[in-house]
Amino acid sequence: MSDSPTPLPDGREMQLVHLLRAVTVEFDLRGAEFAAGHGLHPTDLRALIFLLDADRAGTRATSGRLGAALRLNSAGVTSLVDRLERQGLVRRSRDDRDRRRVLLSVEPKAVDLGWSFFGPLIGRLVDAAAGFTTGELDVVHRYLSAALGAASEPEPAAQTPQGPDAAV
Amino acid sequence: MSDSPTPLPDGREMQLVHLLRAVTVEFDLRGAEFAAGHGLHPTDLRALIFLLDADRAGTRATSGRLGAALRLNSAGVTSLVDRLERQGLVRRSRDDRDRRRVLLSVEPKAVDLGWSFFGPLIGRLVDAAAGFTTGELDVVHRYLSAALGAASEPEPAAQTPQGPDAAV
DNA sequence: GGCTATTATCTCGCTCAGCGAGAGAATTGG
DNA sequence: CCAATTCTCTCGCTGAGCGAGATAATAGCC
Repeated sequence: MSDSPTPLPDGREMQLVHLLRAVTVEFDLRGAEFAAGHGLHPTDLRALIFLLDADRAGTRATSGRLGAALRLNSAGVTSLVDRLERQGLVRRSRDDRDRRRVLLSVEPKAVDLGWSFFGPLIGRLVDAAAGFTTGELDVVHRYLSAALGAASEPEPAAQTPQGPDAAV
Repeated sequence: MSDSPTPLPDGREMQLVHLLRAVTVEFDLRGAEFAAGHGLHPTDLRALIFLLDADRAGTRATSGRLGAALRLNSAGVTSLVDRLERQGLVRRSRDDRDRRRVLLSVEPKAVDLGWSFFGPLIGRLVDAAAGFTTGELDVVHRYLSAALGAASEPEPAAQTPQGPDAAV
C-alpha cells in the first residue's frame, strides 16, 4: 500500500489540510523557540498554557487534570510542577474540600510570560484577519470548527487506554 | 502587566486565534498518540513527516537538513536516524557527489506508516470541507495562508541563532 | 601539487524529562 | 469503622538530546 489508497484529488481540500499542518508546525516551532529562550521545556510551556486557560476560565486546576491534559503520568507531573514552582510560575496548595488534591494557581509572573508569548503572535494574527469581512471570518470560523471536530475524533480501533477525562 | 495591555476585543479574530491553537493542540495530540502506539517518539514522527515530504517533493534529504528542520544538533540527529534505521523506516547512503553528506531515503514501510497516520485524518478533514462551496474554501485558504505568514514571522528582538535555512 | 579553512557527520560522556512501581494520605461507600 | 478507591509523591531507571571534540571529505589559496 505504498500509494494513495483512495486517489484523493490534490484539490482545495488537500491544500487546506497541508496548510493546517503547516500552521501547526509553525505554532510548535514558535512555542519551542520561546520556551528555549526562557529556560523552559516545551512541556513546561504547554502546562503553563493549560494553567492560564484554566485560570481565565475560573476552573481550579489540579495536578491530576494537568497530567491528563498533557498525557503525563503522576511522576512526570510532580517533576513538572516542581520545575514550574522552582521558577516561581505556579504555586501548589492543598484543596480544603478534598485534601488529597493539590490545587495549582498561576503566579503573576506566569501571566506576564504568557502574554509575552501570545501577545505578539495574537497581534500579528489579528492583523492578518484585518483584510477579511466579518462574513468571511465567519466562514473561516465554521471551517476551523469543523476541522477541529474532525481532528478530535479518535481513531476507530486505536488505543484509548487513558483515564476518563483528558483532552486539553 | 497582569492584564491585557491592549484591551483586545474578544471578537471573531480572537476566536479564530483560539481555534487555531486548539487545532494545533489536537494535531499534536493525535501525533503523540499515533507515535506512542507504534513505538515511536513524537520527534521520530516529525522526522518521518519531514522525510516523506522531501520524498514526495523529490528533494534529497540529508542528516543536516533534518536536524535544521527539527532543531536538533548533530548528535541528536545521529541517534534519531539510528533509531529510524533500526526500525527499518529509513536508509542511510553516502552522497556520491559530496561524500561527506549522508542521504536519507524512506523505506516503503515509512510510506505505509505515514499513510496509516494521515490517511484517516485527511479523510475526515476532507469530509469536513464537504459542506463548503469552493468560494468559501478559497476564503479559508486565503485566511490560513495569512495566518501561516503571521505565525512564521520571527519575534522582533528574539533569538534566531540558528543556521541559514531550517523551517519544515 | 600540497595546505589550510570549512562543512558534514559521528562518538563519547553527561544531564534531565518522563516512566513504572509502589508508598502514603485522604476520601467514599458499605 | 474498615475496605476500596483516589490523588499525589518518592525512588530508581531508561533514553532523548546536548556540548565537546574527533574524523573525513571538500573547497579555496598560493
